[in-house]
Amino acid sequence: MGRTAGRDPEQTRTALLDAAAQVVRERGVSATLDDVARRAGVSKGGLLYHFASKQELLLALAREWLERFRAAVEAAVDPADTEPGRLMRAYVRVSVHEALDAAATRDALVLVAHLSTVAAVADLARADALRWQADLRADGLPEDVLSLVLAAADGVSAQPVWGMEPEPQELERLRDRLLALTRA
Amino acid sequence: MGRTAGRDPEQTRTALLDAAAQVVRERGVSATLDDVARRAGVSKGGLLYHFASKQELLLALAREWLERFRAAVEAAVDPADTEPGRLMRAYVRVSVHEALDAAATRDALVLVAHLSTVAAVADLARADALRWQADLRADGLPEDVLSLVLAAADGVSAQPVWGMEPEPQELERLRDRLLALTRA
DNA sequence: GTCTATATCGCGATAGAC
DNA sequence: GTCTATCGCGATATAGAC
Repeated sequence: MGRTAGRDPEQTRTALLDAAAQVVRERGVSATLDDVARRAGVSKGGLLYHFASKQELLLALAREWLERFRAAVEAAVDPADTEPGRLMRAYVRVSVHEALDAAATRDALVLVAHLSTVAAVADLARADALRWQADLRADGLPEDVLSLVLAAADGVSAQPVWGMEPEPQELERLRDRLLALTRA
Repeated sequence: MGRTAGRDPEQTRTALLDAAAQVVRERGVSATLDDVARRAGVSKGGLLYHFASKQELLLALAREWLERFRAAVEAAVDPADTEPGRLMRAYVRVSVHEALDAAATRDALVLVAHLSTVAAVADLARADALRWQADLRADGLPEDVLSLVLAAADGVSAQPVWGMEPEPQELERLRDRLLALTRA
């Protein structure tokens, strides 16, 4: 395979984004490019080859997580489920699943909250939120069920941001209750 | 009044905290001491007389807002209401009220989210969240109602963090529905 | 494609005048 | 109690070798 000794560019980019996710979660967006680069096993100069500026790095990171969440929800839609609210149910399942998972994904929203500090990222997040609102509205649920269930799902994702971490069992009960509400 | 020409120290402190709240909401915690000072009509040196470091300023700011929210909820408890869930109902009312208010208070949580970027503030917020959990648990609601209503109330407060801003009418309907749930 | 310099700048914090 | 001046650090970003 030619003479490329190290990682290919794709791998490096991914490694940098993963490292950035970790570091930003720990230290916020004031985390240093040097920290990110080192954790990815790359030099600062190397990082700046792949992402021309810090803002570009943070934007790419935000995009990645927003897309990841959307993909997870789309994958969680039950193909056998043809009732109104099928997208909302997938949204609930993913939100609670992520809130449950003690590993990296649980902190997705902590990351987005940190990233939203950056104006350009906040714009991106707002556009994404609008798209969710439109998609969920097209999902066929009555308005008041939609806003209740959506608020609760978002609340579950958001609570860890300010340090509140509900018990797993509690979360599972809440999820089931939310799913039931979409079918009432 | 002696010879003190300008504001008294209390006023200056308050002006600085107000300025800091604005600036941090706009620019995140990477906002500059100089910005904060200028907006309060004080020099950077003046600021640092009142708050020995940037961290102290941010901590004071976080404390102020957490206390303000708690005081608002306590004030919103209906004295005539002696049923279980009276604290939760006040919490819901204040959360939705703040989400409705287009003025400064609406952004309280955006501010806290930004501030939570700072480790010392995150600790403070976590302690506060634990206290809320304890207080609300003592409020007499069934566990599953509590977690549903709390998640929804928190979701309403949190949604603006990532740019989602529901319609006022929608919020009022949601509030009424949440209040009803605590009485079912 | 990645690394090692290095330029440059802006910030937090201090010292001391007023 | 507040201001001015300044120090010193650490950060982003660039230039150019390898």
